[in-house]
Amino acid sequence: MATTAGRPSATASVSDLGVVDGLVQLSFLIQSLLGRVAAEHDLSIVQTRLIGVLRDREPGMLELARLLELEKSSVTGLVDRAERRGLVQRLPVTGNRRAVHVALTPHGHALARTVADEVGARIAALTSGLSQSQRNHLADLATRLILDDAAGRGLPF
Amino acid sequence: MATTAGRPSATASVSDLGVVDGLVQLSFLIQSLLGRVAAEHDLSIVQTRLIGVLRDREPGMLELARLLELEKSSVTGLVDRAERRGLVQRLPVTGNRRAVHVALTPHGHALARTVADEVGARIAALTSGLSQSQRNHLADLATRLILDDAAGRGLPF
DNA sequence: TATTGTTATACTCTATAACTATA
DNA sequence: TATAGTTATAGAGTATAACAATA
Repeated sequence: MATTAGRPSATASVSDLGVVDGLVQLSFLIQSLLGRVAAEHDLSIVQTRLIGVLRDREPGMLELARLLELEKSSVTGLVDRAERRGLVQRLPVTGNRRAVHVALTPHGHALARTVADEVGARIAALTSGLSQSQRNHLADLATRLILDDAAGRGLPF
Repeated sequence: MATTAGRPSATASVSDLGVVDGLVQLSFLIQSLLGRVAAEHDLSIVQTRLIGVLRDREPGMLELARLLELEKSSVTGLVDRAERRGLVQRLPVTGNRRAVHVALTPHGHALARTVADEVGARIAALTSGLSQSQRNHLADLATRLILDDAAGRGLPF
């Protein structure tokens, strides 16, 4: 499809996307998939992301804001609603009475695992037309971009 | 990185993402990039998407709802706010007095082009570490998934 | 004084249900 | 009756600014 000649013609269609449109449209496709899976469990994408990042962390509110790229006041509301639904809990931090740690409840953990499994199945279906080597190559290219982006923004890894 | 052996170890990090996590994280990365570019022009991602789809269409409200995967009442508010900002206009449809067509204003067109250009530049920078052949391969794989998804959901192309 | 987190406020975004007007 | 679109309402999500409590 894309060739080294590369110049898109005036009649270029989705059958010949450049890397820019390809990545943008692919990101909307994946987000739409995430949104549909989340909605089946009455979750928004943001709530899903919240329980996703909490699967292997118990961050404070500021750290959570950094992880989700949100203002700390936005995180207050986000955690409030998740806590009301019994998905997460605020834990006191021994030795620092103004800090809290946010952690998944057992229900939150179970839901996070279920959603992750379903997303995995949907993406497996989406990529079922690719060969194993194409899937590996795609994973490698995605990982490469993620690492390059993190490096470019001075993030640790 | 990813190998045909493939089984992720307990210590798997971002340096060895599978295709599932790779695509999910990449989609958040691209959406974050879109959000930052949009924010520089006081646009949300949804408003950006709205003016994006209107670049080569003048759909009715229902068609627009279908394109954006939103309820028609959501589109009413979306178009209201964009119209208030002078980005789009509702045009009467000759011969059907209950229908409208939504079209970009000249300002909307200019802004859509600017944002698209900036997004293109950012993604070019993001992919600058790849070879031209890797970029082409990535574009091909993305296009393939987009087409497979459209086919799998019975969409036309 | 600096840090951690919440509150107050005002938007945008979204869906459901009911509605208007036209076909 | 069916279709195109809006309105009413309610809630999630977000940011800015001001605040409280603790360090």
